[in-house]
Amino acid sequence: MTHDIFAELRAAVLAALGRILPDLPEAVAARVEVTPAREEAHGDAATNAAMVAAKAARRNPRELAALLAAALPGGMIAHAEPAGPGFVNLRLHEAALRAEVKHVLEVGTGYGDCDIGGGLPTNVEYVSANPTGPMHVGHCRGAVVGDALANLLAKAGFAVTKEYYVNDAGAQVDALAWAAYWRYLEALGTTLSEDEFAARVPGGLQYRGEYLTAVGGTLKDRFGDTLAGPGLTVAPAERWFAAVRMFAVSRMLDAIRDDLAALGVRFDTFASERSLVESGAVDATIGRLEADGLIYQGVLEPPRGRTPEDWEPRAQTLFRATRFGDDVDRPLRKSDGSNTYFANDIAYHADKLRRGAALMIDVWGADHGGYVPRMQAAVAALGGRLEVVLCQIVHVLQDGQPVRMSKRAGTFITLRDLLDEVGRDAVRFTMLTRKADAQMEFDIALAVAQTRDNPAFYVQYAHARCRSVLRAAVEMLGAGAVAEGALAAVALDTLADPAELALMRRLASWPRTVAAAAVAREPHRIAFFLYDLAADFHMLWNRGKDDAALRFLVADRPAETLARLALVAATAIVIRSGLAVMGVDPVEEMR
RNA sequence: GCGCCCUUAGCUCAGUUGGAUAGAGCAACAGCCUUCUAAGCUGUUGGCCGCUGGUUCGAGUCCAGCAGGGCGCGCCA
Repeated sequence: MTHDIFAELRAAVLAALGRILPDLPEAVAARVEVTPAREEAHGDAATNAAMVAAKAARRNPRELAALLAAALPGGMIAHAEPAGPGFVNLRLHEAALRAEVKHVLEVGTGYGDCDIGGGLPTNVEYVSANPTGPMHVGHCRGAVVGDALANLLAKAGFAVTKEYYVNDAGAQVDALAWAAYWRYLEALGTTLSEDEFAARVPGGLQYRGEYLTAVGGTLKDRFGDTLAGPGLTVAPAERWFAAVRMFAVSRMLDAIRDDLAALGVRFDTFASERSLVESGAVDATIGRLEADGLIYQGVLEPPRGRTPEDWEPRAQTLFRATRFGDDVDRPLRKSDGSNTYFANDIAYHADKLRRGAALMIDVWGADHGGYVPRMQAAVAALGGRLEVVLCQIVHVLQDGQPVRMSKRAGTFITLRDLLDEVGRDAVRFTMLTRKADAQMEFDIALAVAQTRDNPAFYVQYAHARCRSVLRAAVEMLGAGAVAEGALAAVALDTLADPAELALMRRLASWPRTVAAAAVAREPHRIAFFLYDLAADFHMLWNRGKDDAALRFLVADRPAETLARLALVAATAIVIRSGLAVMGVDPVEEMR
């Protein structure tokens, strides 16, 4: 169900324009917009129609604007006037804004839903951290952005699946197996030193963090010393490797699932890289590309301008990514014959496509930016559609000082640390107060501050104030009168104060905000909208400090009180609706 | 060296996809409030939108070049 007064106004403008210019080209009509007025003096909304159509009409934009302004009033539009270089400013009947309040109360948090997605099956993949340890703050932004984006798209009518790609094949989880095996020998009381052990690990011992000691202990409990070699040394890999790897990966996945739950992220599906590989899907996908003539044996040029020290020309299995817009063709097999990560990733995206994803959106860290063109090329070759949202690095600050994050020094912050410190809702909100592709500073002190410059607090506080008023109203008028259904029926004619009208205008722009944010794949816009909405509400609240007659609850004026309660209830609904997109729980009161 | 992203008030950031006189918060300054609608309110100051050119009725927004910051750059995921 779509309801957006700006869309309705646009339809009215197009109709009026069509009466003036009957043969208006479609392409011109498509550029006509109706946007909220930036300034009070400009009315409630403005359209660029006259400027856009001027050329096709061979008329001066101002002249056309005057004709349009004369033709427009009617319906919601009380008044229209030409302005500036050819805008037409629209003033709505106040009743139209009040009707919007009533509508919010009738449909609840479904207000703002729309159908621009048209039910398109859409797979949003995010987090996808390697299952080699607990989540750290580096994963957090992608998790929040991906989750909010998925919620946003669902609200906008896309049929969304939230997916996590488990990289449980490849070198990283092999390294995890070795690290877990070390903790296992340690639990058994091996006499090997860590360095002696590390010397026997292909590629060196990684993942030395404490978090694997428990895994080592559990392996000992489960297997005794049967996985160890004589004298508690390293046994041949075929005796232990696969079992330890599988166990460690599953433990790490459990930890990640716990972290995700603590962050309030729940996936619909977890896709396993290993099971794709083992099912033969990777070879099948490569075979399919090969049949399409997109695979060949070839030698790549060295990267332009910077030849690595050990560069030597080598024949490789290459995918013709250049046919689909990439700069160079990309390798699918390593020199030892195994597949590259890219090859597996192609098969993974083919699998998503096979499962029905008409649109795939991957949320990645910015350090994978260079990988985007080849993945899009591969998906294009498979006949699919892939978009990638990149998230820039987050720098965590404590009181303005950077918190150093170094795995080696053991001072890296886990996601859990951050959640314990700041709280889930504040973390999620704060992560959405920047555009995803802009670098972000996350100030822990600010995120927990109870002041206006903390948007998370400011918005929650607005909601709590709404609820507080409604609780007080129940005392005064009884629960029946204050129910949303009852408030939807009250007369709203007394809502006419400039601050009340401003708040109503803001509420009415929620649907178009949702639609625009969804189209742009920019969930942070929801956070900014809520901040502005909260500001409008707090302003209205503060009016009551100066003038008791402007308070929400005025005992001897029941009609005005009920109308204001309707506005307050509608405000709370829209805040809740926005917070739901962000995955933040609204609070009933501040403590 | 090449590619991608970024550069907006002293600071942190928006900017409705090319529209009107570029906006918030913080900080600064000036007032107000001493309250229970707690965790302030109102106002003022502050701008070469990194720089230079281009596209057009119109550019913070699009294009080219330059400068600075970040990320990446054949068998790591």
